[in-house]
Amino acid sequence: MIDLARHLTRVSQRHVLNADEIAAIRDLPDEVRIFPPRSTVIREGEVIDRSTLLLSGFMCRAKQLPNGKRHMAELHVSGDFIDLHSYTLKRLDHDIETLNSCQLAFVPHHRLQAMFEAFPRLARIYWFHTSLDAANHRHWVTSIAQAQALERIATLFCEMALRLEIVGLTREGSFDFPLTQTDLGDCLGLTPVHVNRVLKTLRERELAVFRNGRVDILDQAGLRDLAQFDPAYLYLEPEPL
Amino acid sequence: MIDLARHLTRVSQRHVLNADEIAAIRDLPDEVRIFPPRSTVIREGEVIDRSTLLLSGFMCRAKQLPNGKRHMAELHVSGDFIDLHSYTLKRLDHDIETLNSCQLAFVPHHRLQAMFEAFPRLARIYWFHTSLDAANHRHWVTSIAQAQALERIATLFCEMALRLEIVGLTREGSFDFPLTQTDLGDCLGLTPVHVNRVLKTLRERELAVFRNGRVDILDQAGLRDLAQFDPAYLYLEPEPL
DNA sequence: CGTTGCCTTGAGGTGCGTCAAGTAATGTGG
DNA sequence: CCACATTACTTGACGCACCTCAAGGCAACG
Repeated sequence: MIDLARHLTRVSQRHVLNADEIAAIRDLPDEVRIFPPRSTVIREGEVIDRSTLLLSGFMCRAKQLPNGKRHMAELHVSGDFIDLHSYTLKRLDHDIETLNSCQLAFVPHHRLQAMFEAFPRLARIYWFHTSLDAANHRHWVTSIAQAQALERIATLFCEMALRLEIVGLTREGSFDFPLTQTDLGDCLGLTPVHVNRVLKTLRERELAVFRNGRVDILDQAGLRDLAQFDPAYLYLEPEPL
Repeated sequence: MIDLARHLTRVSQRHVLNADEIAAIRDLPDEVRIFPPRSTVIREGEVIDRSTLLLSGFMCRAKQLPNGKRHMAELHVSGDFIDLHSYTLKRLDHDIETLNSCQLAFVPHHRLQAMFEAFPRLARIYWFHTSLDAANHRHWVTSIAQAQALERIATLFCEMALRLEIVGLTREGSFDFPLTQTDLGDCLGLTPVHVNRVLKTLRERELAVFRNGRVDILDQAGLRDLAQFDPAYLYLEPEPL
């Protein structure tokens, strides 16, 4: 039995699902595979006919730039449908990579289509989830354009803590976060050197510690205050109406 | 008769529509209104039950920041469905504002839902269009994180020229672009002062001139080269398969 | 004809990048 | 068990892209 518990928890955060819908979702995957750390699961541009559900591990959407630089447009945690947008886009504008060892479930697009026709409400629900991506991107483009490094890193820690808490992957403000300082820089548009200095500041202010692929939030209120963190862009509240 | 020609042109760029689908789309709007320049059509956070089609004019999605700064996450041109994502998100994480005088058509969400049930393919097609938003955001978060000001402004001019050409709003590399230099800065994460200097450079290099709410591209090849412009993120090709 | 909005330019400051060197932890093979 | 890579982290010195502050120009407008 494929363990979709985290995915279902995540979806249920906003939309209450009935038994038939849950059964339909459980039937989606046709294959489960483990990928090693730092592997590229999907390459930019290739036309694909299935989407990928992240059962466990951390992944990212990475853009490779012509000048050799690299940018991570989004991070993904257990339970995320990491490339549902390939259902409509057919090809991706970015790579999909693992950060640590990841368990992935693959869902053929034709099964999605069949499910959406049988359960039109699920189509709206999954459409919502791709809209969430866009909302997340909007948040980050704004943050990177307008906020400075300290605030950005603090914001990222706040966001990840919240997202991981939903799927039960935090403990007392601490969570695994298998990134290097270079990765953090690639997420936030900073050099590893500067990331290092900012992390030192966060440590000295006793707000958060990032070490050995793990984040310990020491002062959540202080960190949120520094980040001016408002989780509205994550749309965690139940659907209105 | 409401003029959806530009919208239909835009949709047809990727998906060929049949007569029934076109008729269904034409039936969507229940109201058309003109909004003056610099007006806020939708405010962040309000729960809404209709979406907005931009018939003519320029609009933007603007985020107001707690510190008084402002960021435009996306620009919209004639023919764009500017807040289709409110169909799934119910509230927006940003304001929707006009830049110049705009003609808008409003589409109640219940009509969208009825159309999507009658024409499931149209659901996928419009889902695609919200996925496009996300792809656009990914492009810009990467650009702002990794590229410098000159390159970013050049990229924006390239993107707008392409998007406006599709709906017939360019003439020989020139197009209306009713933004101030401050607006450009709000799009790209730059101060008006620096935008001004970069525009001067573009002028001096005889690549592009931005003046009086109008862009004249003098050397498209040179501008694209400077911007390292690759339009893949706009998904302008016809749908694969 | 003063006000207002936008553009322009200069002078000086700063957040972050670049370059460079060194440390620590882990792994590899002889 | 020890040389030697390799990878990630750390810190210092210095430079640059962009910001801030400030002043002035110009056109539109009541």
